[in-house]
Amino acid sequence: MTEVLVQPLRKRRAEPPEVRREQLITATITCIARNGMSATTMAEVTKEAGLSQGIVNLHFESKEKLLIATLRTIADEYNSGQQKILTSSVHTAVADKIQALLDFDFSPRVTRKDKLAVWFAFWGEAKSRPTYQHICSASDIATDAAIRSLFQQAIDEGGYRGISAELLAQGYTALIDGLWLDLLIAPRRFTRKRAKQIATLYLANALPQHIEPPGD
Amino acid sequence: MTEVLVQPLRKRRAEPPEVRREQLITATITCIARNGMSATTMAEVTKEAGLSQGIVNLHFESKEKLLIATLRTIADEYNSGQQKILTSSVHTAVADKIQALLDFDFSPRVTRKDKLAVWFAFWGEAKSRPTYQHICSASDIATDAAIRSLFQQAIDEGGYRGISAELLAQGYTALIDGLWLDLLIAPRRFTRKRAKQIATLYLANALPQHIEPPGD
DNA sequence: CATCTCTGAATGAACGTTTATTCAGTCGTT
DNA sequence: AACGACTGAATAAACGTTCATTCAGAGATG
Repeated sequence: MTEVLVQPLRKRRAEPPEVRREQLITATITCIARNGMSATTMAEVTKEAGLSQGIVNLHFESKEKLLIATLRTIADEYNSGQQKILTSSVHTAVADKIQALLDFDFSPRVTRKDKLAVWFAFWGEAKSRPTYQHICSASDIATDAAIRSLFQQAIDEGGYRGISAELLAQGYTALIDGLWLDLLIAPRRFTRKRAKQIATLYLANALPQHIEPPGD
Repeated sequence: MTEVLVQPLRKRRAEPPEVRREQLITATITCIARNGMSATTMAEVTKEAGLSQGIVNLHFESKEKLLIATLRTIADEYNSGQQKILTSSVHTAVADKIQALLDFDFSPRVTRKDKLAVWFAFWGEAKSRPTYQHICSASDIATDAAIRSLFQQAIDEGGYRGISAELLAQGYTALIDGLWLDLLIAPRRFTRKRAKQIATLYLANALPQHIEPPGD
């Protein structure tokens, strides 16, 4: 019988390591978002994943390595999404790319509460954990460099005076981080739409020919 | 003899509770900055303070309450420093107050690495700890409200069109938070001077008659 | 001034709980 | 039957908290 049965499984079943790793990373994100970093235990994560206690050590060797893999996953996900926009040939016009960048940075996918919570949980620990710091910092560098070159194109096109693409890009990145923080801390006062308006205003002030000031 | 002897003490000595609390909060800040929140233990904190294990429970009842007191101390310190500037009658001109605000937000006192590390450590945990969230959020609300009214004055004075004081203030607050994050995560690439230039540029674009664009 | 008594701040060993990690055994798959 | 992914009870280390004990200093006494 060569037929392959794909059935709803109630019992444990061997899966490729890649699937298990992804499963555990997803569970880790959920736990960090729900309980915070310092209350995220192996027991919680494995229970969330519906697997047994020992499985993290089987697939990741240690808790520390699971956390690093989780951070790397989130960082890669964001960076690749951003790179996709910046290197895309669909949005050929510079203004379109900038708009697409704004849309991306405030898309539901990126601003999901659990993802934001994980970002800030790691940032909070980064000072004392060189590995976290390297991953976060590397992510920021990549982001900065790509955005800087895009803004430089806009500055050249628009003939804007007295504006440095580097300052503008670093400011944009910082503003995004700060707005994400507000979305996480004060979701009542602060909406995605409002955050996007603020970021749009920032760019409209600097690059008036490329970005229009936000409406209501 | 009414003379009070202040001598270098090698042995334990009773101190007013207030002094002990301050001592323990200072030690907590040091530990969080050095080891991160999830590696900050009672043993570490009391050792850093040069006191015995049980003393935190004597003065704060629990670890949780020590952490909350620490967060509250940092938040109050920032808010009172800011309020002092905004309500001061020394800088009567609006432009001067805005400049003083910028100076304050990037003063060595406020941007000290250990203080920033503590801010972000708590922000990282805030999502899952309502008490932290309330303190952080209350701090942000106070900040926002005060800055908004200052910016409104500037907008009225300058007759700036199409700019909302609320958006500008929320943007400023978010930008500051984001710049602090960069100062913490990437101190190599990012200096206080650079961060201040970026914030100055943000305000100069919005309130050109009040704030001049940054030089080099 | 010297001495005794009392107070409570401070100590640190001990306790029970929680934690990450291990590994002998289980069971689905081939 | 053999393999190996997976399990979960067991383990030792680490943690926050407790509390009997200690001792510096204040006030009382002579």
